[in-house]
Amino acid sequence: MSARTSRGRRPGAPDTRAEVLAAARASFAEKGFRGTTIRAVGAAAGVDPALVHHYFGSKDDLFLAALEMPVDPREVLAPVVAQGPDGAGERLLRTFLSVWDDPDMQVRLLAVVRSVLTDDGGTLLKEGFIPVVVGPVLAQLVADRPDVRIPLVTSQVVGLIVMRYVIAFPPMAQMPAEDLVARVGPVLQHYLTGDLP
Amino acid sequence: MSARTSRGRRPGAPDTRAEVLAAARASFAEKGFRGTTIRAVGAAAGVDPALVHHYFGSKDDLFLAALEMPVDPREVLAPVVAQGPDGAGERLLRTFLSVWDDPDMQVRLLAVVRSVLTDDGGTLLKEGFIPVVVGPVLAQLVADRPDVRIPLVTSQVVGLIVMRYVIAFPPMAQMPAEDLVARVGPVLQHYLTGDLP
DNA sequence: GACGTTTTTCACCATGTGTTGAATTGTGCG
DNA sequence: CGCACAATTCAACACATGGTGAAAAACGTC
Repeated sequence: MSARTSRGRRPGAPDTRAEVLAAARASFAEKGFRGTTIRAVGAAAGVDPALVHHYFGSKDDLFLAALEMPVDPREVLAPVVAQGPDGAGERLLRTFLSVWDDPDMQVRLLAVVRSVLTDDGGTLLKEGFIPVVVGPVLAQLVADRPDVRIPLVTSQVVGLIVMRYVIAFPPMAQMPAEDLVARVGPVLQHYLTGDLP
Repeated sequence: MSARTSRGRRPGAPDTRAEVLAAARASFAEKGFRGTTIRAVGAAAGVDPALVHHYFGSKDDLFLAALEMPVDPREVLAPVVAQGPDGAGERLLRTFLSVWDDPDMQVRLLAVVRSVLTDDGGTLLKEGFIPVVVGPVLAQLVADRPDVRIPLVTSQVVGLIVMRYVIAFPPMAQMPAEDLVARVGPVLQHYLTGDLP
């Protein structure tokens, strides 16, 4: 591209704010919170770092802005729960993948996952998100012993996320969603309602 | 403890080098590579940061030293492979957990996992470790279609690692290893040799 | 066309980082 | 003892980072 060096406002009506936000989302998704620098975000958007601060305040504020419009899992999973435990494994996985495979959602979710895995937001996950949000939803689908079945379901789903989206291991990342549903869904069903020692 | 401020060598024969290394391992395991600072390692060992550089060279060298004596998965998994595919799921998981549940191994493995998840060593995993090391081993246990079965096995195992060791989600972290073997082993067996669509 | 407002860059500051080189103190050996 | 060597700290450099305040350029409105 060209070197842009004039000082004040640019001609035309470019939505620079949106470009900065997009660059921030991409960087947070790829490098996590600590790995993202305001300077890099500015550079990616072709903009002075100070402009990033001008639009969004601190780096924390930028992170929050990048995460805007997160999914409410309880809302998304409501229909899955409503149809009862039969075939819940497949339905659960299908709606799950439909959210994660949406590119717009994916950058946001990846940003939070990467940062949580990286920056010791682990506490946030294990004391907040999983028991408060995921737990109650899954509890409605589980046959018994939720303290055994929920961790098992969660572990398989988390493994899927990491392999398919965080690492993007090609065979897993390119597997069609319906194939995954057919192959992993029964396992989730087994964890939810099958015979467990 | 007390503020240590004298300049030169300490009296006695303290194995400061080992203390520094232990502190480095702990920090790498908890915070990953980027999250670990040489100054923090020095402080944790009660030592000037320059001493860290004196013993181990650069930060990269320190990281390598902290990872010393890693497990060679091919070696550890050799007996599992040798006994053939029958019951391989359980055996695989059992040896796997025996390595990870060893505290000494755990810090080293956690260090590499955290850094890989964090610092875009993702490439290392998806283009090096998994296809070169894990792949060939699992390939010997798999019934057919390795490009389908290996990612599935890997995803369940990775999910276990993340939940049990990285996040340390309590119900998963405290589940006895043999319970896990009994509950997840059959799923791995299914991924290895069962009927898959 | 004049003027206030918004957008954008520039020039800094304070802080934290990895790293280096010299200086100081103890240990062990002749 | 004297002397080489190892262990340890201090002071500093060069750089990157998050953040701030002022100045310049375009826009919108009267």
